Order: sequence, then structure tokens, then C-alpha cells
Amino acid sequence: MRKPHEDLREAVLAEAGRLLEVEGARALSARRLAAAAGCSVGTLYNIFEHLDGVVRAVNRETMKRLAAALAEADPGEGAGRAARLEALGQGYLAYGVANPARWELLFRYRLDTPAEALPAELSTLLALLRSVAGPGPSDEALIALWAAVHGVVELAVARRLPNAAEGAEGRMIALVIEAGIRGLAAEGFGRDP
Amino acid sequence: MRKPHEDLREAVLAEAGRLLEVEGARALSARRLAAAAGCSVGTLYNIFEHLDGVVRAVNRETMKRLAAALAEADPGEGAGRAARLEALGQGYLAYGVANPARWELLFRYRLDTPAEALPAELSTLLALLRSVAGPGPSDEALIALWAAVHGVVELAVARRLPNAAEGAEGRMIALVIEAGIRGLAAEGFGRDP
DNA sequence: TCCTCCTCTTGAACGCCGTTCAAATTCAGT
DNA sequence: ACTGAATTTGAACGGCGTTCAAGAGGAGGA
Repeated sequence: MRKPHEDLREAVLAEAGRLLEVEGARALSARRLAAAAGCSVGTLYNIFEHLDGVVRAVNRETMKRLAAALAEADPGEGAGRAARLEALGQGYLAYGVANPARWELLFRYRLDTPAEALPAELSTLLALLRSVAGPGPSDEALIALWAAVHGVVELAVARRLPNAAEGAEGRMIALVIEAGIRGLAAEGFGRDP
Repeated sequence: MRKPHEDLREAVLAEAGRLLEVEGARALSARRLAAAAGCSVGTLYNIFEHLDGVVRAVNRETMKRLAAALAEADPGEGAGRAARLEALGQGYLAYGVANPARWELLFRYRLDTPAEALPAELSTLLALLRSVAGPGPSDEALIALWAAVHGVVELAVARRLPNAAEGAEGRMIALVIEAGIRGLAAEGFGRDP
């Protein structure tokens, strides 16, 4: 019932995760992956066609983990919508800072095959955002809020913030979320639970 | 008066820019650069020590161009501060979309030497932002606004926006800037010309 | 048992990469 | 013309993604 290589496929992905965490995104090469998983490069290419495929699979897993981390950070429906959004933003920052290699693969890896660069699991995140914001705000506004928060995290993870902002990432997230909430309010943020 | 290699150095940087624009960031390799500039790889390494050095030099030039593009987009002191900020945001987006290879080198290239990843010329941009926003807002708030806008542009350039946001980048920039202005207002945005 | 046929695996090979360095070249000063 | 220092060269090293001819393995029939 299960495809021939499925065990090996999972072993490869597990080793990919290990390599990423221990040695960073640079270490994720076909040869090292094959060696770590105990097969030859040729077999790796039988399973994945291109290295892009490994990255995409890792990214799907990363998205699941990110969604889980955000669900964890979410104080839940008991808390106010504003507090929940703030918590989600801080959770997004925390996940990125804690997993720079996965973050890099997810957002900075150059995928040659143009097919959706972000895994479809992104919709899970947007759905969570939607459930917190209520049905009022447009998709565009929600995605803009995500992108704004993402900008802070991306610059923080890539170590591209000016010195003046060092250590202020959390406060900057709070500022962006606060402003975003005011912007969303004009679109009916929080109406209709 | 001029250092021994300065002519060659400039030739290399000019060819680097050409390679970037014509063939993208992948084409910027030591061998291709040396061939294009008419010298050997060894000489390239005499001038730049590492390829990182070439990237850093290109990034300084990119920052200058970006600053010039923003100065061009700025309607000037005659316009309102809000209109100016909006124009700067749209200019930032336009530059990124028009120069994806330079953008990639500036914000996504993995620099091994940790020295400030962003060229010091970034301060020019922040100074422009400061001059438009007035002395009220804190550095943190201004950098947060920049980061928020940056997030939209980065996701757009990296083609990592969900389909729902395709073609809506300009409107998303407008949303982020509007919300940012409201946030900055609390910090005295626009007081004291 | 042996022989076929088909699938899966292997690792050497290709052309690229960043980087190094011994040797060749260049050239100013004598 | 010669010397000595500075500069340039390109082959070499180890690593990369990717391909593919050759080999290994096993299922089914004789």
C-alpha cells in the first residue's frame, strides 16, 4: 500500500531536519543527505527528482511546525482579539529566531521550479489569522498585516536590522501589530465572532 | 594617488552589475566575473579577498541607487508628509520589483563575514525617512515602519505572496503606510518641520 | 535449478563553484 | 643589462547538483 521508497523518503527528511538544525542550511547537499540517510545520490534522485523537492518537503514540514508554534502561542478565544494577534506576532518572531535554517529554506531558498514557492500549508496560517481577525478584514489586509510582521522577522533572522534596532525586535512587532489592528478596525476587525 | 587596482576594481564592479541585470544573481561567480572583466581569478582575489567583498561593494552601489530612486519618487517638501511617505513606500516596492537580482544580493545573500550585512549607506535611507517623518517618532518606530514595508516588498520580489495577493502589492504598501502613519502619529509624527 | 526480465541502486563522470598558491611575468631602479 | 620586488596567472583542491551506463536483486516461468 505504501510507495516503495516511503521509508527511505522519511529517513531522508528526518536527516535533512537534523542537518539543518545542527549545521545550517549550507549543509543540506545531495551528497551529505545521501550519506546521512544511508543511500547513494542516485537513489536520492530517484526519490526526489531534484534537490528542490527535498527543500519543498522540508518546507511543508516547517510550515506545519510554524502553525503548531503559533497555535501554542495563541492564548485562545478567551483572550481579546488584539492580545491574540500580538501573541501570534511574537510567536512568529520567536519561531523564526529559533529556527533560522528552516526559515532560510522557507523564505530565502532559490527554488528553480516556479511552482508555488510557499507550501500550500501557508493557508493554515492565514486561516488562523482570519479566525482571530474575524470576517471583516479583506484577504488583502490580512496578508498585508502578515507581510508587515514578516518584514520585521525576516530582517531580524537575516541579521539585517540596523544596530539601533538590535534587541528591539519584540517591541517593533508590537508596534506593527498595534498599527495593523487600527488599520484593520476600519475594515471591521473583530465584528461577528 | 589612486590605488594600484582601482581601474580594474571598477571594471569588475561594472561587469558585476551587468551580469546581475542580464543573467541574475546566480551568474555572479568568480570565474565569470574574472572573464568578463578580463583578468584571472587570482587577480580578482588580489583585489577583493573574497567574493563576499564583491557582493558588499555591489550592495553599497545598490544602496546608493535605491536612495536615488527614492529621492526621485519623493514628491518633496511641498507635498504632505503622508503623501511623501506613501510615495517612498511605492518607490521602495518599484525598485525591488525592477531590480530583483540586486535586491537578492542585498537582502538574501549569505555573507560569511559577519561584519554589518547591510551597507552603511542604509543610514541614508533612514535619514530620508526621518526627514519626512519629523523628529517626533523614535528610531525604533521608523525602523519598524521600514521593516513592515520591506516585508511586503521582500515577499513580492521573492514571489512568496499567496495568490490572493498577486497584483495587490501596491495596495498592500498603501495599507501598511496608512496604518504606519496612524501609529507614528502617537509618537508625534510630523511635528516641527 | 537455471534462466530470463524487470526494477532498483550504484558511483563515476560532467561541468560548475569558491579559494589557494607555486611559478611565471612584469617592470622600476640601478 | 641586470636585479629584485610586485603583480598576474591558471592549475589544483575539495565540494556542489545532476546524469546515466552498468551492476545487483529478486519474481516468475521452464
